[in-house]
Amino acid sequence: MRTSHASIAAPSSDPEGTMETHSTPPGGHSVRTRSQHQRRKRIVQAAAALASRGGVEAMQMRTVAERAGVALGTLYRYFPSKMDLVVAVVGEELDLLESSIERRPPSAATPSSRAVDVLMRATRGLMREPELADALIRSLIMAEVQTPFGDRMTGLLLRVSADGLTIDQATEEQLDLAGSLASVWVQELLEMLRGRRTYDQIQRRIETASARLLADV
Amino acid sequence: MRTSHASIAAPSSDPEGTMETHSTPPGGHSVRTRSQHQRRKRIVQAAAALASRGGVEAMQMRTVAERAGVALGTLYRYFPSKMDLVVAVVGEELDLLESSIERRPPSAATPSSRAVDVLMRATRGLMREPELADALIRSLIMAEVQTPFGDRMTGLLLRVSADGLTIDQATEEQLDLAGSLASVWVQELLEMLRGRRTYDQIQRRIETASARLLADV
DNA sequence: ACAGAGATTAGAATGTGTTCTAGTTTGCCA
DNA sequence: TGGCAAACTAGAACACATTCTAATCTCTGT
Repeated sequence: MRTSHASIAAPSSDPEGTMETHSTPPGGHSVRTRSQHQRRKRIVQAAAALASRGGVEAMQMRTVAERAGVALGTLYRYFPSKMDLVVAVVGEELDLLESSIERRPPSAATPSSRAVDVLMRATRGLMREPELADALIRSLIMAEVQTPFGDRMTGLLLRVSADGLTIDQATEEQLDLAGSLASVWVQELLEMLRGRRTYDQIQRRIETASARLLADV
Repeated sequence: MRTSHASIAAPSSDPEGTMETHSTPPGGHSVRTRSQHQRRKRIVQAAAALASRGGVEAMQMRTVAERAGVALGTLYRYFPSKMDLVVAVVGEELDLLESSIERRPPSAATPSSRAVDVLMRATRGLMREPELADALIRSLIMAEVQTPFGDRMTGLLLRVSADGLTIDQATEEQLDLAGSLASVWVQELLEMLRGRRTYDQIQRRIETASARLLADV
């Protein structure tokens, strides 16, 4: 069977977290009991484990439910769609990157090279689990939700390149430039996962783009 | 039903058209009889028509087959997966853009603004059929194949900004820069389709990026 | 301790991409 | 003209995301 039956669709949006429905949605930003938290965590872990072996395809909802020890219905109560689950997995990855950056902030001299540092660090992190990375990035690009890889990475880039600048403080132009660099990175990563770029090529390209885009940020 | 059942998977690769299987694959680069050509065209048209109303979701393989007046099996003989069909539809769109550019080449003075011209022209073209655009771009980003929106657009940008330069003649750096600009554009387009950017924002962002990236190409 | 609300479960059902089967039609060539 | 290979067709079959159902469990307030 050469085929991929896997489906990637948009996650159930509700862009602004409005619309708190009748019942208590365990995934929502409402209070979560310890056991709910545990359950949610188990699910995400099971999902990540499956995805890192075999990508999204291996991460079948039935299988995830099974591995996490919950019923399919429960899985769907926590994550209304497969995309939502993928997004959650990505969140974890990004948390990892951010804490890595806190522990060991990029120390290069220019804004541009600090940005390169962050992006290449993220790249290496993702390369460790290529299947997972592939699944996550593809899925996220598709997602209707706030795309962590776009927005959070833009924020990170601003922070390291303009020394602590936050998204709210940045000028339009700074946002544009950091955002553009993030776009380039995402696309390059995708190309790498497709086998159409080597790590070195990515690095060169990121460096070139960063040097131009963040020259004077 | 708020859900999207639609599947977007990778198109059946065979990246270099190698592996000419036993039978004559109508999709391949082999000779095509007139009737096969007609049939293929009818299929792509039917697919595009469906996608422009309702996106990929509306473009169901059964429906496409029906509208094109072929059996489901035949559809799958021409396009081994839904992705392949989507890619074919995109090809048509890009042909359109390229011929538009031939008819009326961008006349701005600087390489950077000629590039902006091309990108914004493409943007407007895609905006005319947002559903179709959404379907196409999302799908293409996922595709394992040579991504038309990346590579062909990069080629186009080089051509207009460095006056007739082709991909083969370009230096690595030129390729990097034009490629990065194409990446930015693709991502911006996606954001627009998600409703997170206006046309004006895109234009500003493209202009900013282009000015930096293509300043001296 | 008990009632009621919400959470959970097992499993059936549905929808759509993809594959498979068996038979029919078409085009070509000896 | 007869026959064969490839193309085509209708439709069944299969896989997996998602939804639905009915029953059971768990907690919380009284």
